[in-house]
Amino acid sequence: MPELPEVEVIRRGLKKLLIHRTVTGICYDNKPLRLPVRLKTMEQLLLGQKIVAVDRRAKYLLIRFDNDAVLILHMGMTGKMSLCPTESPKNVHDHICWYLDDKSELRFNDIRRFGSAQIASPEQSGMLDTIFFNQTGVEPFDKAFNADYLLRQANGKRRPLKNFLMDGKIIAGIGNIYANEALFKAQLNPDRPISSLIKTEWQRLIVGLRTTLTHAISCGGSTISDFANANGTSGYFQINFSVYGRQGTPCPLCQTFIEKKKLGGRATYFCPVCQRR
DNA sequence: CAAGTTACCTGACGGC
DNA sequence: TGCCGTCAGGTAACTT
Repeated sequence: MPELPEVEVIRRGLKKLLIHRTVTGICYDNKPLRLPVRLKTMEQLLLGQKIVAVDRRAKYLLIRFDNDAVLILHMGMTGKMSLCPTESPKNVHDHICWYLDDKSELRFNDIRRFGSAQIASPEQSGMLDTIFFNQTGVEPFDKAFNADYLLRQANGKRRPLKNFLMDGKIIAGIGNIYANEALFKAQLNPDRPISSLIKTEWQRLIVGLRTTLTHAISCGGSTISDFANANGTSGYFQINFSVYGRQGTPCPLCQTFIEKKKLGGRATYFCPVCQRR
């Protein structure tokens, strides 16, 4: 489900509801997630602790506590976070539950279990950039995300532009939907070998990507099957898709039919005219 | 070493 | 109706 815009929407929604809440209990159904869930450690570090911040890095949600511990959550493909009243019936794929002091529960639901829930100790939390996010690329809205950085990263490499854009070690938070949409916005061919892009094209890509992400966040993210934010409402950016999932329909700019092909194992949608190169 | 493929898991959908 | 293959918003460990 969630790429950067969806995680950011969830973050903003949860932040208001979670700040100042204290964890009173944790429940885990023991189904394996992508990474082992260390329930004991989580209980030792979080019980009785108050939430002081809700942040985001790449597609990770970071819930910070007043003892400096950090809960690091990833939604994988189908993960959802929701806040509901205690006693409300458990849903089929609710895996972890954090009980809060106002009789509400933060729940992690994930059909495919590609998500994860990790815990950083107070000692680790000051060094997350070096011990946890040392392989994570730059944030698209950070000033370090600029044409010189991209030129340097692409230097001498011939891989397709879209794969590069989705590489989390280079750029944080971009998945299949927004890679497709940003390339259309920047009018660049998904197949372009990255070493062939000149500085002005990288600048176009940066603007296209930031414009696309900003618009998506303001729409509350994209709801493909059942993405829901903290309030249980849906995003509506999907009605603004220019190319994603639109093969065979007219390009919004030139009316040429949008094409679909596979690139790096992922569905790739583009206008053969507007994105000729 | 760069880049492509596979595995992890559930569920929806289309074809037969 | 139901069985089978394919596909889906992600990531990392593989192989080539």
